[in-house]
Amino acid sequence: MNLLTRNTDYAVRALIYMAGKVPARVSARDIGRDLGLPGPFMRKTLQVLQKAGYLISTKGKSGGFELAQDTKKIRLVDLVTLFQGPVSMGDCLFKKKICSGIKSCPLRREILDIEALVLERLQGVTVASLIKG
Amino acid sequence: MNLLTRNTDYAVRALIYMAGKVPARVSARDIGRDLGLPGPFMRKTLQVLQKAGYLISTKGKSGGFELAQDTKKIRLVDLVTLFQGPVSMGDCLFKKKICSGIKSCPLRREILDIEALVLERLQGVTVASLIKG
DNA sequence: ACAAATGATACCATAGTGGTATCATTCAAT
DNA sequence: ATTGAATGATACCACTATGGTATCATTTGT
Ligand code: FES
Ligand code: FES
Repeated sequence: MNLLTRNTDYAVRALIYMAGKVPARVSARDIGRDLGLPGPFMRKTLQVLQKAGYLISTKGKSGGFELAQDTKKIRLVDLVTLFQGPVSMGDCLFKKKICSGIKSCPLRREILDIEALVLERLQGVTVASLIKG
Repeated sequence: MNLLTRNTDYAVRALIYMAGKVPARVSARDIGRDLGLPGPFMRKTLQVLQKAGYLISTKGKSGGFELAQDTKKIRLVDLVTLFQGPVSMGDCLFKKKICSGIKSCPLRREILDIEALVLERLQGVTVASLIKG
């Protein structure tokens, strides 16, 4: 059972890395090297972050990525959503209609409760709070 | 993101079904039919429950499965563990050593906190409580 | 011109999940 | 004794998600 995929984890680590970097602009290759992660995959991940507005990218020689937002505004829950889709712990149970015949099932309610707990927790975490912690 | 797999869900539903059944002994085929689930897969699931001691099985004609324990003693967390392995939300992060170089990482702590929350919640749920709820 | 970087895809390998099929064994009913 | 219905134990298959690589085009500083 995974709360975070590697994608999300790499993104968080890259963002933390970039937050403490001067000058701000870094290449995917460099981040990969410094964090010990596969460069090409790092790059794909950063491109997703760029499209989502978290990073600014610059092409060409001496190009790279830099933070586009205050790390206080980047919430963990949004990163999870970006890379893994909406946080819903009953995907296979409800969306795929396993329980279609059973209305107001107690197990369903139990799972939705837990989901709410997790969500609440994730919403309180930002990249900035991770750095500080 | 899935908290429960179908395996686990099927198991819970079968156990709830069996709790209200007289006579107690039921065949996998019958459970599958009544719950609208694939019979062979149901059977495989029940065999796991049997091996784990939750069910008693009887071979031969007019054989089948019946509950071996009080439903109050069957905890959801144990079923999840049985079918999906230990509840640990950082599987890919820690077991697979993504973060080997980073000690006392704040993200790790955050995830472990959430895991503890979920675990606590799951431990309070039994098959009996699901029926009552 | 050239090298270094991103943009955008396409591709591949692996593992997990959901599900079926088979064969052996047991046991009740006839 | 024979037969049918059930489990025990595996082996097998299909599908999907994930992690990761490769390619080609485009941009840009030197
Ligand atoms: S029966 Fe599966 S969640 Fe309700
Ligand atoms: S850097 Fe990934 S959990 Fe710590």
